[in-house]
Amino acid sequence: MARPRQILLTREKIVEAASALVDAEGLDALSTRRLATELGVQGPSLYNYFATKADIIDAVADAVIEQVDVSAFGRFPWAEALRRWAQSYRAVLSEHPNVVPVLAQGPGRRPASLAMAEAVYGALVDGGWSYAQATHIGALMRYLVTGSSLGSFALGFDVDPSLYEVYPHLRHAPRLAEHHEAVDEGAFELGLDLLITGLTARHEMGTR
Amino acid sequence: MARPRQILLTREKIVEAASALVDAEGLDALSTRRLATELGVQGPSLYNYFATKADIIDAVADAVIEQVDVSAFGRFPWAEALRRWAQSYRAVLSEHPNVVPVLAQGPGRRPASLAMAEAVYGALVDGGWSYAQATHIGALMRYLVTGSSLGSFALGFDVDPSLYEVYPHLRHAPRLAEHHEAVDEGAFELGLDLLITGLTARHEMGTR
DNA sequence: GCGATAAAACTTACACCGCTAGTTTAACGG
DNA sequence: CCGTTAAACTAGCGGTGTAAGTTTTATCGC
Repeated sequence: MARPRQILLTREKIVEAASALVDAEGLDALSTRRLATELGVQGPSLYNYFATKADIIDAVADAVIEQVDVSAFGRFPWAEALRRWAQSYRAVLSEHPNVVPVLAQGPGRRPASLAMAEAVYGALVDGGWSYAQATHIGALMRYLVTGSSLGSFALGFDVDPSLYEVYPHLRHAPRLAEHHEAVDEGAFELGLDLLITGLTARHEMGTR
Repeated sequence: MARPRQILLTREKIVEAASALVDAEGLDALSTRRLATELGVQGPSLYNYFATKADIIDAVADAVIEQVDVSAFGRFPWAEALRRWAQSYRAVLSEHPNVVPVLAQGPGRRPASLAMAEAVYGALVDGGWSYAQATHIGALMRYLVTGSSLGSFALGFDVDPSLYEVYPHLRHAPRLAEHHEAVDEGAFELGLDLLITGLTARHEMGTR
């Protein structure tokens, strides 16, 4: 086969298949050959649509960010909007935990990331924060959301029971996988509450 | 050569060389062959000391955590100790940004991580927090420290200037690399302040 | 309608990867 | 002194990302 009558690939199809593969089997399962097979194609054909594998992963990550709901920034005061945005942000990331490591690292140069940043900074500046402060607040939210979505706590805290003798407090650490997810969620809720409460207080005090 | 008169490798030497390599050239530069070359040895020889490459990386990560100063937990009230610990934690991670992705993901099953967790949970519980709350607070601190140490903001926010027309607020985002580091540091300081202030208030209110 | 051009798949191949297996040789314990 | 253990080796497997060149089809200007 060469130059089939019906085109087999599009960027969209590739991103879709890559997302499904990463969601189902993790980032490590995403190889160009494997992805191509999934699409009924040979490995190098992907390079007609993406320059590198990293570009494919970037596109997958951007597709995730696209799902985050930023509409609250138009409809609510900055604090409430921030809360709703963060909650949507985390909800989306939690549905694609295998993509979170990518989002936690690369700076978002892609369209969806830029659009999200624009919405956040815009709303905060409109709300009376300086650009510098808006940047800090946005970064903080990213730490909180990505950190609690990495699922690193959920990856298990299975410890050799003999260690409880030398580390007595760890005996009380949550052990079941379900509990670990609850830890990440609880920490996120606590952090979100503390941050927004604190920011609101500072905002009112005019210590800005 | 086979079974040299003088032993060439130890676990310590391997971890040391691996750390140096990762610090200098990043995680991707760490291959078993490359690391072995650096040690004047052939690739597979490493497997006499570590079962897998992942184990080597784990050891590198643990060596980083080992440097975090947890001594404040014995010497200060929980809030002040938490602040000092977080600052040391971040200072150490910032010196080894290429290792942070590893620390952000895997749960710390290794000795130094366990010891650190034990110190944190112990101090918080002694300070009057429940185990559940201590877990949340510890997780929160981890999000803050790892997030702000990833250097993802510092990786550059170089944006096509034409995009400033469609994303006007981004024009004001910091652009120089030095500024990006300052963003991460500023966000960390702000977050730490907000979290500890908020936690102290809750602690005093007895809403625990 | 036809020839040139561009495009979308292909095959082949390179350099590198983590890791296994089996081999050599030096050091150590009885 | 001899057998065992251990620390290096070499060879090689199956996999990776991707570059290069090939084939075939569709598209467009004349």
